[in-house]
Amino acid sequence: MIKTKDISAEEKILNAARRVFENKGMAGARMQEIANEAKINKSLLHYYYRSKQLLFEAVFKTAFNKLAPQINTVLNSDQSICEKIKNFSNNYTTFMIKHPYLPNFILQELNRNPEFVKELISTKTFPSMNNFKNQISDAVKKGKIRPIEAEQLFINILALNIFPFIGAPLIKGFINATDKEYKTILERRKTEVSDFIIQSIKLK
Amino acid sequence: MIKTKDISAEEKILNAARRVFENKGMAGARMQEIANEAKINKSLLHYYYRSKQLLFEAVFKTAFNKLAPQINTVLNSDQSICEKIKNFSNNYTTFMIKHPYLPNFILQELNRNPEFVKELISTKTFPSMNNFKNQISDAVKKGKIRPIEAEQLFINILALNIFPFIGAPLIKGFINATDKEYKTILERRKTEVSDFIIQSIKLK
DNA sequence: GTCTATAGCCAGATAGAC
DNA sequence: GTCTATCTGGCTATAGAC
Repeated sequence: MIKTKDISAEEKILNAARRVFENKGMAGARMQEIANEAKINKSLLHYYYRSKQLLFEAVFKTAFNKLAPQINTVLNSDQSICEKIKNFSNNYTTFMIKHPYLPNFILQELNRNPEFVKELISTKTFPSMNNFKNQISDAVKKGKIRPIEAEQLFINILALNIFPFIGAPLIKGFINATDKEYKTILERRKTEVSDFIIQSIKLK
Repeated sequence: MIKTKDISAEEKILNAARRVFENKGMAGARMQEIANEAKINKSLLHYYYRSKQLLFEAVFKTAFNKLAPQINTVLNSDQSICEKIKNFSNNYTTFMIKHPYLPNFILQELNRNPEFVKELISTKTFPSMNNFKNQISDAVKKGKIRPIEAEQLFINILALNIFPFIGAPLIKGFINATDKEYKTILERRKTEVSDFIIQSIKLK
């Protein structure tokens, strides 16, 4: 029998840990800061999660599992190319405006520890590129879109959607935008990104 | 009078520090590891750079000053839009294939410490968006390209060029590419990226 | 389950010989 | 300028009372 208070404590920790790890990364985060953020005693972190490493992994996997399914939809759903691009761009940007540190956190830790990807891929049923590849080459053959490699298109879709969040500080500096102005720019990207891609791949 | 050996030691440290900081970040890097990498005694790091923080800043500014001028060219040179896109994409990708950890390092640290951007901007003569904005709105008015906001186009150019390096581990996982295959994909992006952008903004 | 106190370690920084 | 030895503080983790 699990008491409600236990669940609450565990969730408080996980949420606090998420906020701190997203900001500071694994190496920069401090267990004391997570405890403060969760408003609980530091030793409870160890009681519930044993070690910083395990707490981190719990946070990381949760974060990754929010990101990956959206990408999988692009690769493996039975939507048309156009629908995929529109839906993904809209959904992803909407989601990321609410969680702007997520992409940076995930990519940061994947870069530090690239072997981690394999682990994540092996646990989940990770779809191959095959469906998407066939869909693109079919569309090219049938003259629906201009010739383009599926991999390059896939990278472009990810880049245009994800980069505005990872690169926010840099972009803000260059275009000299306030946080509020940048937010507006991001809002417009919900449709801007898919327009940009579709304009590029459609036949003239 | 500076001995050649002094210069060599300082440079050895700076290069070693760059490699370690790029991989581990400020928080994850260890002075001992930098010393090992430079094959010098740990206390010499402090002799030359006083503290980890100062050594880090030296590395960071050097890195940023390699990245920023290329972006400035997009904003402020007198090339045509098309030339800018082609040159930047080609030059940037060529450069980054040689320094693949640079973008991740810079964006990581900017996200950890966003105020740092202002400092960097104030030291350098940072061009405003004005030139680029005028160039784009002129081209739109004259019917040379389809209507698009300069800020959105600028973000798209950066995203398509920079993301493939930051997101490499993630992309490799999804498209199931080996390091060698991914390198080939990146090579093709030297021209693929500019084609993609130009196809999108040109009039039908 | 929750707290205090502390063990044990490790990293940045410095003192001081050479 | 370069080395060894060491100080100092901070961090993860645990022991143990309640």
